[in-house]
Amino acid sequence: MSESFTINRKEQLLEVAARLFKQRGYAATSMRDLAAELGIEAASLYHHIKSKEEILETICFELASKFSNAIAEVNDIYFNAEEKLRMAIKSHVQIITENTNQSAVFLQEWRNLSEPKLNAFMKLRDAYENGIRVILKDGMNEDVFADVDEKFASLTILSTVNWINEWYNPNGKMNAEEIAQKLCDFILGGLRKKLVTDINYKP
Amino acid sequence: MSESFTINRKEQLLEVAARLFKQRGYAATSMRDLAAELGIEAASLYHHIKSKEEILETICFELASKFSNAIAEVNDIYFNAEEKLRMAIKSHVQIITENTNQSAVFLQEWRNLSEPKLNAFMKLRDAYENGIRVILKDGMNEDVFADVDEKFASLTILSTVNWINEWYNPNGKMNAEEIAQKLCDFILGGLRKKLVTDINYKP
DNA sequence: AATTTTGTCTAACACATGTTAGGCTATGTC
DNA sequence: GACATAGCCTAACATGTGTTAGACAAAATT
Repeated sequence: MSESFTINRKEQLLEVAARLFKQRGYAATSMRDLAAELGIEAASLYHHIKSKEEILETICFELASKFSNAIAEVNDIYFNAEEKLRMAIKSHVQIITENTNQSAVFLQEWRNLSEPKLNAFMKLRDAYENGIRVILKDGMNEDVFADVDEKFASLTILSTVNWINEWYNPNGKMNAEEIAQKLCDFILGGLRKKLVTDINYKP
Repeated sequence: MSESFTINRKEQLLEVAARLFKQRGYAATSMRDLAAELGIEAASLYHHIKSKEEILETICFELASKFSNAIAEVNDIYFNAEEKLRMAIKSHVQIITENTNQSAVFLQEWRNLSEPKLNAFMKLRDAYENGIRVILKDGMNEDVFADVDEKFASLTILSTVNWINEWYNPNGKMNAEEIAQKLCDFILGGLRKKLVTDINYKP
């Protein structure tokens, strides 16, 4: 194929599959639906992929590795806990907004994986959550974060950053950067009105 | 039947269905799966229900009305915005923790509804979200809540309270009250360590 | 020019799907 | 005792499911 500007057909297949899986759900999307969307017959799909579940696996694990890389990078580059958290959130939001369909599959359809992939996937998720948890721990040691239950806090943070996938509109007025900014402010500052004497207030 | 202590079979059916829909997803749960779990044949289900989708509808709309009632009650009883928000969150957490299976269906499987029920459902969801939004608006007018984008904030709050369904364990150590308490603190206070000079600090 | 690769097709299989029709039996009601 | 109702059954149907086998044509490679 050498260098070609035509998108690899398999990638196109995965792209369309992610869109359909998001719209209709994995189980409710048939191979014939997918094929029709690509303008081919269902049997032709099997030239590119081994099985329906392989599609789901590919989508889920590709996104999982993006998340893994992102948090590893953040932990490498930054030292300050608040900065780490801000950048982790920013990366997270960026990945979601840049891969809306895949994200929906990653967040909701992974349950349809079967063993042993299911287990492997859950381990990756847990590892990621643990990455966030470590940042929180550091922040508490550094005395920049309030004393909270780390597990509870990490799950709550992840919930807010993941939920954007439910309402985010690529054509809306907020871009990834703005969303991340607002989310960080909310997570760090909370909703209640405060005097400007936060311990870390920077003018 | 007069008064009977045996659970209505239809209710039992709905209960089991909710559990299976949560575990395997609506589309991936067959009527034969459901029947087997009840110890009967698939055809026998149709003595109690009209169709598979009717089961989904019943579960979704029953929970929707619980949420609606809860927020209406909160708006009736309380006047202070912060108190309203706290109580709304508390009710919300209570409904989720008391109906874990139904909640999962309500939050994730509603997409499988078809028109016109789908539209009706989404309107109920929007109305609920709007209820939260009004509380936020009031709070900002009362100057107890920081000046935030209401839509953004309401969605973020809902995300955190809904996400508990992903990890909440009825046999875990935290009960609904404690979870609600922690969530409120997080949402109102945020993660960053603060001096005790919050404008509304109460010793 | 010969050959491999890539991408598609038709046809089909084995099985799962939601649902209907009609019959049987135990229980409760008049 | 007659009758209705509730709750289940077997049998079946029409359609949809993921997937395989094997053929054909265009494009790329040798």
